Amino acid sequence: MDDLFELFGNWRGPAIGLMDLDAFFASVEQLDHPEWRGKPVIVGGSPEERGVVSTASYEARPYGVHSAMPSAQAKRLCPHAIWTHGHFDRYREMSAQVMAILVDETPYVDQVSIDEAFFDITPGRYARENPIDIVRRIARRVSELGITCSIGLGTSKTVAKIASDRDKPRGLTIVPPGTEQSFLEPLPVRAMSGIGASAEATLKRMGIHTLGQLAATPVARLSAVFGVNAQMMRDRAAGVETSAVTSIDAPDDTKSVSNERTFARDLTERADIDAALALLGESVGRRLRKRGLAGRTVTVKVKYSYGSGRTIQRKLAHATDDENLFVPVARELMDEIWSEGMHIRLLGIGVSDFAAHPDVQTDLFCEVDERGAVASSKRELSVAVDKVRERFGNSAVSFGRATRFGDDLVRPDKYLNQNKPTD
DNA sequence: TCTGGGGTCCTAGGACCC
DNA sequence: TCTGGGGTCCTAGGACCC
Repeated sequence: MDDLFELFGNWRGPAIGLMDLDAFFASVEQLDHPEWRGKPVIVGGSPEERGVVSTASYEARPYGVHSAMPSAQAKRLCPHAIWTHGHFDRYREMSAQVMAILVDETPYVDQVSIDEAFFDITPGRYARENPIDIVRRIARRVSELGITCSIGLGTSKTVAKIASDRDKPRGLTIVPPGTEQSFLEPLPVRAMSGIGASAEATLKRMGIHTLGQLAATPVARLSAVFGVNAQMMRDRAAGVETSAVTSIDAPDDTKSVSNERTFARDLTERADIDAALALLGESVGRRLRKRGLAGRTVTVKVKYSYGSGRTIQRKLAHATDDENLFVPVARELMDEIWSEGMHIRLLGIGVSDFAAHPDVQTDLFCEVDERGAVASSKRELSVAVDKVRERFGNSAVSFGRATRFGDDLVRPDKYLNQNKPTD
């Protein structure tokens, strides 16, 4: 690693990292239960209740146990494992501590899940320090919390993400600038996020097996597989993507809140179904209110015992966060997809299509000199920032939250992030 | 003793309006 | 009398992620 430092002490181009916490849920359990350390621990649903494995500790993995595996199967493979349903508030708390470390190193942190985040440590964008020094320090600071992480570092999100997977746990994989292509070329297409089983099968039929082949395929051919994202997917495979890491301080851009449950025994009685809808709805309502969200669309999801499923949704006249209003709608929707004699394995209820109070809206705001742009989502904001930069050059860009009262935009007193000019 | 529980995004068809 | 097409909204379904 010291050789790397010598060689790449002068990092060229973007420096994007992806930090992934190792066996996160299981590691937190082992931290909180010292007697579980060194033993196979499985966080997930119980084998008797159609559960699946959420996370298996590294001690359980040699038995073949892994995430998303049916718990019954995991139980067969590793009968002596310690099981727990998990403590999600605790995981969220630990996650927040980890994210705070990242934000302390750079404001450009894009949390993608409870245990993963991209961060941009391009020299000069925020700090000027060598990126390799920074990722080493991040790994050390995370380990001081009692859990560990793996980090990938490269010049794009795609490269960083794949690199982070190379060496786990406690890995640090660096793909130096200029070596992206040789790193990506031989990898199977499935290695890139966004390509799942379905796209993989289609690509295989087209004779495309590796990222190198994907990068060499005309966009027009790829459109059949990726639709509007064909160009972007090709760029990612070629290691030339330009997708930026935005700030962790972007407002909550949650699009939906839902709750679903698979029942240990199928529901067959309408009264049980209505009771389940009420319970699921109550939790959705509580979470909506906690986050200050109100939605206009109610969705009901079912899976029948014979495997197939349906979703049905309805738009309301007004946004609501009150289960007393949206659960009755869910019951009406149930009437359309359930009739006497049907066995229901899974039931879900969701609220989406959020609307703010019409007169008070919190928006993202970005500004270059005196000229600003407003956006209602992170995605929109990054487009807006790019447009502003295109017009005015890469001068001082700041962004944060602004609140709109009717037509008046009230800008924040203090911007959350400052990107000072680097030239 | 097969397959959870959160989410995001895209597509496609029909209704409706101009 | 016959025949548009574009745009937007709504809905259902599916791929994909961790």
